[in-house]
Amino acid sequence: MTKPPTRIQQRNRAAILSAGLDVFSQYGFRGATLDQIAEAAGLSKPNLLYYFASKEAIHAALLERLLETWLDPLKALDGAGDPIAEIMGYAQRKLALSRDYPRESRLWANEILQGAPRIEDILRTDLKALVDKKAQIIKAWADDGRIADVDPHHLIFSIWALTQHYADFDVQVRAVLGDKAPYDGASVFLDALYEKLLQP
Amino acid sequence: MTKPPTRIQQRNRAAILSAGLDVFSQYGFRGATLDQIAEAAGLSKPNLLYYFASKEAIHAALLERLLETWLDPLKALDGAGDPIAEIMGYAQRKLALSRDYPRESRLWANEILQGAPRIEDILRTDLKALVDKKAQIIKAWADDGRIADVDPHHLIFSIWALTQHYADFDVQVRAVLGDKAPYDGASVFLDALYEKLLQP
DNA sequence: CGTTGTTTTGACCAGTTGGTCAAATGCAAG
DNA sequence: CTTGCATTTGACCAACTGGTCAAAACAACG
Repeated sequence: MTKPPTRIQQRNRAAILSAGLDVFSQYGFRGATLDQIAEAAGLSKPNLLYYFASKEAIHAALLERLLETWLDPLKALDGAGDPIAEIMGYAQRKLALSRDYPRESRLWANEILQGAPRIEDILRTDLKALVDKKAQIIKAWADDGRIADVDPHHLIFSIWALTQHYADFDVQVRAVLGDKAPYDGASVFLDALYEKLLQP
Repeated sequence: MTKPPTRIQQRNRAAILSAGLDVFSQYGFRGATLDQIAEAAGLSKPNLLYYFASKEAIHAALLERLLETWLDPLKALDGAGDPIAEIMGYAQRKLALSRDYPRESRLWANEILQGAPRIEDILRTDLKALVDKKAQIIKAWADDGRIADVDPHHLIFSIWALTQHYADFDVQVRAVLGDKAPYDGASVFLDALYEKLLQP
């Protein structure tokens, strides 16, 4: 039987994961170094490796944690709800995720950019299955004339693209916007966009 | 006066830039190695460095070339044209760029993800100025009631996000779509989206 | 052909990388 | 306060990193 983690273990594992998230999300797996992560976590490198077996292990732990939270908002899209409100709600939830968890968004982006070597299987199976299921719901809404007839897959892609852009391209968005805060305007824009797009 | 490049120089410099684009666009600056680039270019590492002074120099040459072509489509947005056609045309041009130059799109994405250390100045000056100028045109159209009243900056962001998504997240898009080709559906979807969004 | 400039290469280097290990330190329960 | 386990560390390693250099191979032109 596995022993319960001590307080020190909890604290240090959490510090490592947070530091790893910082570094991996900015530099990608290859570009990140254990020394960077160790420094960010306030630990020595051998001490890092006391808590995680390898660089891979830290990265894997982060990806696993990410997968859970990342797909949840889509899972919550409810076929029994009001179509337009459901889709707009999903977009807003995803936007909030970008605002509140930008590092996670960038970790995902980096992983996909590098060809998703570690999660391609999951994309092809779990993610595809989930998206296909929700796409069917959306298609049914369109067939019933409750929303406009748009390609459900590309509709979902559009929500991902539009919301993650604000996290992944944060520095560009802020450079262009100057002082203005991005997320309020983005939220308003998204609402208007999907309202008009989906009106039957 | 500088001598004209020999045929060998042209060929090898081109091979190096193409190889560098492959590697940098996938792994980012830090994650890319000269050995990788040399191998992809079919040259030895010292031979690489005969043509480019350093890793930085290859990357800088790529970024410079990218900046030109990357901002062109937006520059072509014409205040004298038909508003909705102009904006839809820009979106389509940008989508074609994603389709035809996905490596360039990913190079850009990687650079921004890593905090844009090498181009932040340009974002703050050139890019911001260009976007502000075009945003004014769009705002004028909205003020004249020729298009719906949407935030011009977020409208431009939406075009960037929606089009670049297909290049940057290519592997995810294809994993979810299965066999279906992404770009035809994307093109139709974009047209419908901006048509409906912008209708006054 | 020989000479001159261009291109390519093998050997090398110092710094960094992910990772190991034995020994030292800290700590909590009896 | 001691015993046993959890934690931390310094020293170390082999592989890889970006980069250098002198010498070799090649190309071109008279």
